Amino acid sequence: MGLDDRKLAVLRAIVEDYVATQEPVGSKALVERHQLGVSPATVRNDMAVLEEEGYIRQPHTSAGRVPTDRGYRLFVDRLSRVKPLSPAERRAIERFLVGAVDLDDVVHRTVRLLAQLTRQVAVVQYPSLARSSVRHLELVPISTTRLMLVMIADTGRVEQRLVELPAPIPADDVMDLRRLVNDKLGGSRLSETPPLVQALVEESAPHLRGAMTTLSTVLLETLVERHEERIALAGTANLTRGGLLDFQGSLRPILEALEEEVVLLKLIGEAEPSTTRVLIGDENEFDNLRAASVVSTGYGPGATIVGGLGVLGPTRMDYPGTIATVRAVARYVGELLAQN
Amino acid sequence: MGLDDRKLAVLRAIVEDYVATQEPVGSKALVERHQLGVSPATVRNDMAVLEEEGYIRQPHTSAGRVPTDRGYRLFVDRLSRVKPLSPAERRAIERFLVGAVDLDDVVHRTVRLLAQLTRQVAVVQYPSLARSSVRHLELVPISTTRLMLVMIADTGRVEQRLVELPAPIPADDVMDLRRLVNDKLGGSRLSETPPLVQALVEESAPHLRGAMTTLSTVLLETLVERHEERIALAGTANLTRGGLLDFQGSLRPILEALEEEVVLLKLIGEAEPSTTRVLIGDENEFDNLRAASVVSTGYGPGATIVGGLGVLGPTRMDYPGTIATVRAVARYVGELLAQN
DNA sequence: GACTGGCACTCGCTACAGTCGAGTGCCAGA
DNA sequence: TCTGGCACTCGACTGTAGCGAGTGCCAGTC
Repeated sequence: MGLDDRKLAVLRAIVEDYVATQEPVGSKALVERHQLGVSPATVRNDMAVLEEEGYIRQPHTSAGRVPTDRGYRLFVDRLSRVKPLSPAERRAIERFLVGAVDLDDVVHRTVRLLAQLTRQVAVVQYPSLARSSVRHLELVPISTTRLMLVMIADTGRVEQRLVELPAPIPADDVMDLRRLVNDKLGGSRLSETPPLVQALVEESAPHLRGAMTTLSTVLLETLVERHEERIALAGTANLTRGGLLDFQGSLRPILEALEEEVVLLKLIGEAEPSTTRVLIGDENEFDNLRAASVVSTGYGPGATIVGGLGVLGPTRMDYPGTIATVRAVARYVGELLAQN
Repeated sequence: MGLDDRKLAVLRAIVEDYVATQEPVGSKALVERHQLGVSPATVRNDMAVLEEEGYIRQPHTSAGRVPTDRGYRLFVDRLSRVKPLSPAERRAIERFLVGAVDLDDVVHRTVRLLAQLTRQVAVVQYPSLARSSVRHLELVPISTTRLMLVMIADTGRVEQRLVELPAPIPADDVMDLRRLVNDKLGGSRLSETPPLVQALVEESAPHLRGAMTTLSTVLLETLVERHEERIALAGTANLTRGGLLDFQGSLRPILEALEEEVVLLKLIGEAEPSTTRVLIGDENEFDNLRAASVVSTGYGPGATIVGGLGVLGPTRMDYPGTIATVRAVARYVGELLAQN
């Protein structure tokens, strides 16, 4: 039952060769390319065991072996060491990220960088509002019954919503409202605002009550409760790399999944501190993505995490390299955010 | 040389059949499916002429005919009538667009709607800042040397930039700055602001001069000059419709083009009033898109145009239907914007 | 002069048979 | 426990043949 060291070495060799060549690998080629110190026949025996255990499989009887999802999993967990980045990559990251003026800018540069370095589809979640604090709330009168609510978060995110007031409101009252919401909510985490917003309505002066009520509704509904996550995507053209071999011939399901914000958030938005999450093939809960793997991690200034980022590619991907890149980029982005 | 009515009818029939079946159409099938009133042999003669003139071609000697880009062009220009929308489509549009709370919301709903109705890739440009007026400029202090500049345009767009000041600035001065920029720039079109911004610096009091200078730089550089266009995309999964027949087997170039904001802007951002632009195949200036067609138009409240929208699909597309849908959606969006 | 029916021809598609070779599983022997 | 040898499997490739959709051309008809 147990896999001895040599069997593991064989598995590692199979994964590495298959990732490199994209072709089923046979016993003879294996001993030629790796110093396993044994003959093809021995390797064949090991392969038979590995296949029985579900780590590799044969596409057809007279072909070489291909890793299964389970095989990749074992490889990632026990057989691979994270590749250090090349100096060139390191430089690319730095060059790409300095000069970003803006949160939008940072996110866009990051996602393109990730796509370029990993040659896969990159996904970056904007800093989550739920994990941000309110830095400032601004109310700009659009008309007598309309306000533009602009929220600036400490992560640099800026969100705006139109507020339709139940009745016209004088300019002085707008100023009062602005002062009130800033006094009460400024500095607090968005996830903790609901009771504060509630209190805000109850404590506000009668003539402000109506406006404050709708304002609070907008605040709660649109900013806090849901839908407030944003996501940037890049590198979809990389899906066509490797011809039609990856993704079992159809990009359809993948492209569909990438259009669903909810799916993407699930993939990269559930990061835990200092972990890199790797989802391989059918470990994925979305059927559309059973032919793909996702490498993701969280990022944020210092030790806190404000969002997730990652890449999606074929199960046949260079895990060590990808993991290293994703981590490095996340770290750089975190440093960048910390400077603000 | 001239094409008589029957030859045009033959071309129309070929286009319609090919769009519907995606298979080269032969003379016999043609007379069976359309009431042309002549025999296959006659149709063949007409086809020979059409081929000589470059409107159709044979994929291989013993196959039926397929329209060329030039053939589609003739079809669109002279042979097709814009299909009226079905009531169901009309309803879908209305249902989709009511309830949008936000410019972001409007744009996102629109792009998804377009993708869904046309079953193609949809592109929507946010209202162009160059065609917007300043409604309000807000300056929010982030630290003593940093301001967040928030600009709200009359089209509903909200843009923000971080302004790094050369020296710390007291709160009172921020208020002065805010008043100054709003007085000077409020209501003016963004394309006309540069001289105003210039004047602003020259006229400002000495103690504000430094801050105003950097502020004006940011204003000019990032908001007016360039890069300020935003774009939303949806329906890329539709590219896989029709198997690998469309786009000559490779989605690669298309996906690459769709990642380039500049390209997309060129495609849909140069709308002229009340025109629907159709670019067919190699009429497109981007090599990557020679296998695709683009249908686009401008939209805006009333008669003015503030942005463009459109769809991209295979040259083999239902032009009449697509044109009708694009126009209808643009009109609805315009009405929606006019309400604000 | 325009249209039509007929006919020979082209050529991609499919099916089928045969060959090749990479790769396997198994077994006897070291 | 490993190794060399051997028979076997089966996909990939090649060549051949038949089919049929579709064409171009031509002589005949209205």
